[in-house]
Amino acid sequence: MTSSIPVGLLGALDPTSDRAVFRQIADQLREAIDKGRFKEGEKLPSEADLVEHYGVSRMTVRNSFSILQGEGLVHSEHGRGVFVRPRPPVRRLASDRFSRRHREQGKSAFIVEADAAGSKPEVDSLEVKEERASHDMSARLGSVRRVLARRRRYLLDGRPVEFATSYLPLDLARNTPIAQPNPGPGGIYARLEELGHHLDHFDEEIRARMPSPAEVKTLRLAAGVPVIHLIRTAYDTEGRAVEVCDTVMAADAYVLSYQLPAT
Amino acid sequence: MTSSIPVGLLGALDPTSDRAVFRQIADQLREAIDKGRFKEGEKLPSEADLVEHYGVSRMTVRNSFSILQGEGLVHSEHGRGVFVRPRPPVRRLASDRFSRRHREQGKSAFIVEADAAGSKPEVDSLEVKEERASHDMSARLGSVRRVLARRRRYLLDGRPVEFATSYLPLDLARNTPIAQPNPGPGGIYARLEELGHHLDHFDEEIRARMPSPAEVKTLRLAAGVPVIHLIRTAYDTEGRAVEVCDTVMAADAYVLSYQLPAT
DNA sequence: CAGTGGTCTAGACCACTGC
DNA sequence: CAGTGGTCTAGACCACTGT
Repeated sequence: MTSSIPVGLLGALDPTSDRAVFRQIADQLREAIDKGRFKEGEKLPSEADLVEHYGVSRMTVRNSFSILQGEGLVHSEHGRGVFVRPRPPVRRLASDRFSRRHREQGKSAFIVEADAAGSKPEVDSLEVKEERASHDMSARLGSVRRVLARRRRYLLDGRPVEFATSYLPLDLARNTPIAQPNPGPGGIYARLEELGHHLDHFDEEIRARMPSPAEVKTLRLAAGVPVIHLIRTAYDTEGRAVEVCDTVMAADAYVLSYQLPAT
Repeated sequence: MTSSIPVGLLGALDPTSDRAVFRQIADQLREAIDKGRFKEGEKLPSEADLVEHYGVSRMTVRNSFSILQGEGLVHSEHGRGVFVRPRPPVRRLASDRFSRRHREQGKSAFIVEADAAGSKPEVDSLEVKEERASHDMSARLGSVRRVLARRRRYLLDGRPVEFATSYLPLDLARNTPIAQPNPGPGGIYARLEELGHHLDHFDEEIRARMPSPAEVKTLRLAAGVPVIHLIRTAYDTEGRAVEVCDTVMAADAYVLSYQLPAT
């Protein structure tokens, strides 16, 4: 059987090059993807095809794929093939997403926004429980010992995109609607204000890193997809930290956007 | 020769487990690192050690290392060994970093801040040239055809941490100090204001992803380190976009921080 | 020099997919 | 069933590091 790779899509190796063979193959595949010769979702030549085309061993080809996988360019499906990873639709988080006017609706911001974007939103694995505050959380909340933790996972069209935990000082949240699985319209920020904790501002800290194995599982992350780790602290008008929300997001599903005054 | 791996640091494989051998080895190494049994910067057992300890082939061990490398937990040095990747000091970018008071100093914000943090700052590969605007840049700057591009790379203690390009409409920047390699105290934002473009606000868009091969080279990134891609647009009081700054940062070197009003 | 990781081969058997 | 990727072996030779 002759090679099933169309001529011109992939070139030949340069035996005089210092560059390792598997890197050269990865380079050629990457270039072909970048130039659109293999499109999103399209299947790449099989390992056997490439073994034949380049005259190398299978491990060499697999090494090339593993580079591209680490770059987040392709993903493999057992028994099916290796595919160009499609760019999923991204969720844009604007810096006014917690403004009061957004809280005046019955549904949560996540649901409203996803509906508007034509995606099917879901929230699952809701857990609300009292815990000992971690060292870091205690520092952020002002030497609090015990906290109410609200954990939930967000999905769009069946795909998990975000996992978030809110921590609130226990003395503030216990025996309030905040301790209910569903805190009601406007979410916990609306409830906090009703309880007299008028929100003044939020601090957000943003990091990016590769996910832990647990995060890979929870967010069903493909290889080569980092996470955005966002830690938001909400302060009331008296300067007290009333909530810390720790959020891990699939980086390929988000664009964060902020507006800064130029004063 | 008996194994050089201290007993207790690493366990045995579970032959009844469905989990692939190389994943089990990676799990054990990861756990040992997480628990501090191997500390930052410390050398892991050599491939040969692990081959002997687990009774597997070398490729199996290398597969384990490659998992940990993808997670950003370890890095290898040819001829020396595989090491636990140290967490480098991070640069904190606050959302008030462009406030006018920060512009009143003679040095750039980067230099001032790094000095304060006790790091040695450098700026290199400065390039200033006129270019055709990319499609995206043209849209951001309001249908501009040609731009002035200012490219530079930032280093801390010899390590590249950030690569940034500023784009300005050519009609605005040509024949001004902004087109000089060194635009003077306060940087180009101070010059823009002197030219009558009073800054009103900035928009920042944040993404995280794995780096391209070019970015790996420019930022000398280790395996398993994502980049933060920040696109900032500066608007003057007339609502005109006067600059777009496209920045790629080594994610392990940064924490971004924003303050949002709760209005 | 010995010890380390980097690259590569040529197989083997397995598990999953889709016809 | 054939075709695909997933795992694993047992070698080989090379390039780099440090003594």
